[in-house]
Amino acid sequence: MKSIEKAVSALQLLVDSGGELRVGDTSRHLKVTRSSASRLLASLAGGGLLEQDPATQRYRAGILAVQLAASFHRNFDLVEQAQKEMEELARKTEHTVWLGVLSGAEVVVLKTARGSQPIQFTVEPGHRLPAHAAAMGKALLAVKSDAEIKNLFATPAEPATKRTVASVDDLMREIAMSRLRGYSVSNQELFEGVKSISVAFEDQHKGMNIAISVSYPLFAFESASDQPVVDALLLFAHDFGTRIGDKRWIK
Amino acid sequence: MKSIEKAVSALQLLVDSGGELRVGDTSRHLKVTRSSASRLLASLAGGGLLEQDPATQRYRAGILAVQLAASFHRNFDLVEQAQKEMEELARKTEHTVWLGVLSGAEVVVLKTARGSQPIQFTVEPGHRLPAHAAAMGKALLAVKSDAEIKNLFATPAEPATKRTVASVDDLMREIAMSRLRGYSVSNQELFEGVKSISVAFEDQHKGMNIAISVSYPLFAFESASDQPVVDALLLFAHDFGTRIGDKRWIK
DNA sequence: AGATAGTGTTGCGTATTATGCAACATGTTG
DNA sequence: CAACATGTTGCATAATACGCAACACTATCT
Repeated sequence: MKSIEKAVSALQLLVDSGGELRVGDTSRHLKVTRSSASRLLASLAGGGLLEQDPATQRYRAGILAVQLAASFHRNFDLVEQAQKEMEELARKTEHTVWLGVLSGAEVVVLKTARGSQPIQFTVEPGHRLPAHAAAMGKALLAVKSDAEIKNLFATPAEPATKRTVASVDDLMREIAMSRLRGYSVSNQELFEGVKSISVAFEDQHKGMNIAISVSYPLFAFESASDQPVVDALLLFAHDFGTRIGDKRWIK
Repeated sequence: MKSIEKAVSALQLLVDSGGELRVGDTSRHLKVTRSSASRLLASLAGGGLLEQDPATQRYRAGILAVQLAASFHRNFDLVEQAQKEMEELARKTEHTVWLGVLSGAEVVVLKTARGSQPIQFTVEPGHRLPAHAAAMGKALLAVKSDAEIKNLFATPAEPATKRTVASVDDLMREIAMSRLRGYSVSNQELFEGVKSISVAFEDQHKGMNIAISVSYPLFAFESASDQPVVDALLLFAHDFGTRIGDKRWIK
């Protein structure tokens, strides 16, 4: 179904380009003529999935997209259920807590809960981060088989900082370590000065995985250890995992 | 672009059927064979716009839908700006305040702010309501021309309660009255015992309209008047309308 | 167990349709 | 005002989406 794959690819491009799409860019990205891109976007807009700004002629997401996302959250109750406990965890650790899922080789943010620290790492729902550099990404990858991971990173991703894992082998070692520990770590691999730890959960009923991550600026612990944050996250994982019936967390 | 229109139609069906889609239902709705429907949905899922439940084989909204919706809200800054003031209005009136847009002959809920009353009207983002029966619908329709409205309701919609406007002429009269008042009213036209009032705002730059509505159970005012709520809404409209540069509210 | 019916997913030939090419319309820039 | 960039249509052709089967699988009967 080629034309639909192109349409979805255009939607992906819309997300990548920050929410606005021009016919010309779309045509270049899809390698079709402007006429085809124009008709493609017009069709998507006709059904309300996109809408065209009358002033700039650019295309944006439409109301149908909002409704689709609403039905996603309605079904995906893990996300809703996690909400309250995330806020509790953010209060306890004083740092930013966020929830996401894996989409290809990237992590997509679905929910956030802000801590009380004056300076904190911020992410917003809808943001995407490279999985190999984020603690959450490693936690979610650790659920998958080695073969699947190697397949995902067949084309090497570019490092975000100096500390980002450079090779697939390094990534595999990191993930193996995450499996042993039960949680994964990203020490300034995505942003300088920011450390994150994360745990993943499995919804065997729906066959989906989510992860929770706590992120904090390193200088918050220059003198002390961050062990209290790790402990709080592990307690959270035990409670939440038990409640949703995730075997790996029931002890 | 027939096949894309079909795809969008399938997505619309997904929203209408509460978030889950089966191949068979899709094929009936689109009047194609199951094979075509199967390939269609598989293509949408391939790009992440949908995803297939491995247990039931049914299709649900995917992560890309969430990202699209996030970009929608990011662009549509009116929605973001209204958020805080809606909460203030909900606190002041003690009733449910919600924000929505017009989509065809329906109203789509985008944001809600709950009041403090123990019993209150509840709507959730993503929900859709018939425009002709909701105060918000009338407020949004009042911005349009009579010709557009008549065109939208060429095929008469079915009434939700005994008090719902029965004919297009009645609706036009109601809308004319809304234009005079500056706000619109739905007195048990959508739900028995629930009254709503609403005001619309125009974003001339983006060419989109939003509306804010306050909804409350009638018995909350069985002895007294609901004038305080109307006044609070009008004050809100003046403040917010002035701030976003809506000519109709600058006095 | 076996039979029956319902479901979702492939292979294949044909008919539908999506595409590129052009021309046109409409801003935008120098 | 020319020159350019961008988005939208008409038309002939090449691409592909479609229906028809057949198959795999599950659930529900007798």
